[in-house]
Amino acid sequence: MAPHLPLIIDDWFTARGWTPRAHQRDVLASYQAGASQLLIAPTGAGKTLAGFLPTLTDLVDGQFEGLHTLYISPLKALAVDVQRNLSTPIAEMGLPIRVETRTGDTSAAKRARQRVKPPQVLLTTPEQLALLISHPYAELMFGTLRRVVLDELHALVTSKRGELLSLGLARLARLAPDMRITALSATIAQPEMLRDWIAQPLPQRRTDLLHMAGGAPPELSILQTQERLPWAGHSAVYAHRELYETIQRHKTTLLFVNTRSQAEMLFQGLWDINDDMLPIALHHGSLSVEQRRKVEAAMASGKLKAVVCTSTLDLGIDWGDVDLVVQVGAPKGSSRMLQRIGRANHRLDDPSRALLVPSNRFEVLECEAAVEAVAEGHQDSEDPMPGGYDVLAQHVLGMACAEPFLANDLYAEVTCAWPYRDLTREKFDKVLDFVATGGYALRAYERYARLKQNPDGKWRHSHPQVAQQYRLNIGTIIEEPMVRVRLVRARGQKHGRTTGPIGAGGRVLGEMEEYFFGTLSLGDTFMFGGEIVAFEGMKDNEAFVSRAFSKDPKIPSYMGGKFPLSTYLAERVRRIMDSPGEWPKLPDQVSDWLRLQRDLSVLPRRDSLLVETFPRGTNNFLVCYPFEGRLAHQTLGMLLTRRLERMRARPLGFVASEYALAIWGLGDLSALIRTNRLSLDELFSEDMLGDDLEAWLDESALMKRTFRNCAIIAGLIERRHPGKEKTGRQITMSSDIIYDVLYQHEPDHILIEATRRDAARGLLDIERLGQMLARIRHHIVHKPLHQISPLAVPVMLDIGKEPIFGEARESAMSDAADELIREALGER
DNA sequence: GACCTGCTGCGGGATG
Repeated sequence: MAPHLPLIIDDWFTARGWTPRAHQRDVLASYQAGASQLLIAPTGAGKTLAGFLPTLTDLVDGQFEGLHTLYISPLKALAVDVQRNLSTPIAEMGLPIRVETRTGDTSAAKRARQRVKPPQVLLTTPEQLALLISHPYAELMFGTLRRVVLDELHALVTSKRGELLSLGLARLARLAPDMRITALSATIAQPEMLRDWIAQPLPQRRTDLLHMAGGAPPELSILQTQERLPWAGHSAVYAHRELYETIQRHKTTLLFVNTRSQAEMLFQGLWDINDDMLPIALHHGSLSVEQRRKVEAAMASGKLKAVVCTSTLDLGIDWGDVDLVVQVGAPKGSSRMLQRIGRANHRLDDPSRALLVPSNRFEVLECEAAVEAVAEGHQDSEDPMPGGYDVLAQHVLGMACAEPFLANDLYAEVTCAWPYRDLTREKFDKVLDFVATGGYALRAYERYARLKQNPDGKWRHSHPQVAQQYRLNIGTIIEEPMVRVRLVRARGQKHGRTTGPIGAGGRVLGEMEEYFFGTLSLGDTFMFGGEIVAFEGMKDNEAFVSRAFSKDPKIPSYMGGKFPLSTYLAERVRRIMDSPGEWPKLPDQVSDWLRLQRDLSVLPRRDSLLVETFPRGTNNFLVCYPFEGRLAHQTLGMLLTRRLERMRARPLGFVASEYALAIWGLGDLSALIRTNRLSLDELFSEDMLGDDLEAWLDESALMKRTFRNCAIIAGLIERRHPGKEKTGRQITMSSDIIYDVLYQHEPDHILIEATRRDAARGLLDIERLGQMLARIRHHIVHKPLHQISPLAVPVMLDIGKEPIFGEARESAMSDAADELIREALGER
């Protein structure tokens, strides 16, 4: 069915020599037929207009009073950008439509005005939606709502922010039964699942899945280096010169790296050889907002030749002129890679160009796998998960702030949210009880009693202050404790000792994890914001640094998240290794290495697990190659060492990499296995995920760390209190105490349950480990060796860099790579 | 001496 396009809009297109694009017409037609839509489209490409064409069409006659369209984006900056993009056509068509943004940056006065007299179009964030619906006026404000536009939805639904959003939408659907959703998403693995996510809360559930026809396929290549490829490490220093030359040859290059430290190192490395003084900039999440805005503005106006960045620039405002995207280090997954490639060249019919730069030999395989996956258009994005109880608790409290509710009604409402569609009444009641009283173990404390029941059975908040606290602490994003970093003048030096006070004030360079400064002594130098600075001291929530000219700075070790290697890429890497016919396309340095492995040991096969054992020095090593990512390997290492201890194999420690796991100890593992005193099938049996895992979790600090997040989200612990900001340390202390109480007296508390789930999912990768153990059951290939194998070299190099668990710490293990290689070749 | 890993996002409002 052809959509109806009002004359004034049609004329506007014509005046520009445009016609609405197919996907823009599709969205409008679907909306006019009474449906909701999920539009899958790459970034740019007139997506904003597609999302808002139905709104412009509805509002063209200026008759509509009140809020018509609510737009929700994961980024504040995107809301501002959309406002700018919308205001142009609206002004040019002379339409009487008010478009406003509302974020944490919006003044209190403007927010108050928006409540009384909302604009027809409000652009905002998921957190603001939660705030808006927690007010009694929500019913009035959203009663008129017709449309919700969800932008970059793929980026929200896999996190707790998405869970919070889903609950907000369930409430909106009740307040505005006529509302329909238009969601915009990048390409993802399971579009149907995302469509269901959207349709679930809507009374009118019909939701059309629309695809925008893709432009030219992207062109990917892997850097063919003339240099020697490192065996291990992630800094890609070898490629700096070649990268610099690549930047010179292109108009504008966007260089993605996986960590902030890598960004600092790469930026510094490029700057060191920047003889032509090319304008190259740096962009990552620790740098100050002003600094980042400056870089973004320079980029938008075409003043930069290159930007080195982390995933800060994965989403957001489009720049037209990027003609090359570089990924330095492992690409990790094809969907992530595709998203990044999409940041280059937004002219639809030109191919985006990307260059992958592996930082070590193993990563060559991963890059190769990514190139093939992208060529086939394969998606390996994460799927949305069942919702967490901590997020639900936050929402329940918010709803009590809006108006008193009956448990039955709210239960019916929240199960309309896709992540909570299978929530049992029993769990809901437990969450409600937790919000009302704190649960059995905390019932005695009045401060945890946040709800009261009216005589008519309705729940309401126990005190107006509860609502204030709730609104101050809204949201699901928890940060590590951070400190501000200020640049000051160096203190005076006298007789080699620093004297005098720290200079006051100073420019804010950015923020860093408080934790990092615990590892520094005064005078230590490190890289930050593209400069080498010296640590001058700390005061309150600020760290002071001065400019330094050290040759040998430390690299900040941030406490960031981890990108897991996708299962899909891992599978492809295994396949490449297992297919010598494909090796010729690999660089010689890599194929030679695999050939050596084949000759001196065996190659890991696709459907089995290779376990090598060999002696080295006074220790015996067991190295296996599951290719399941660092997290799963770390968990496996933890569990295997416990088992080996019980089997009296005397393990001392282990180290995990993205591809392999190495365990060492005093017992002669080869002999133990040969004489059947140690069974590998038993060692790797799946039941380790039962009692062993429980026992380990019980004594792990990891649970406490995870609990902290859940407790904050559930509102048990306040981040912010009217008038004062709590420090990270205070929060951690009180969260530890509560955890101990609950763990002892109420181990099935809803928050402990939430914590277990989060730990299993985010930090331990239990599911993936379980799948691997099932896959390799009775498919373990044991290869006893007399010395280290070529494939084991990279993971063995990691030993000594990481804190080692176990009784002893190897010092003899810090040998250089070449020595290990010579050993592997039997030259020693 | 080094070939030094671990991302991002948001956030009251009533009162004087």
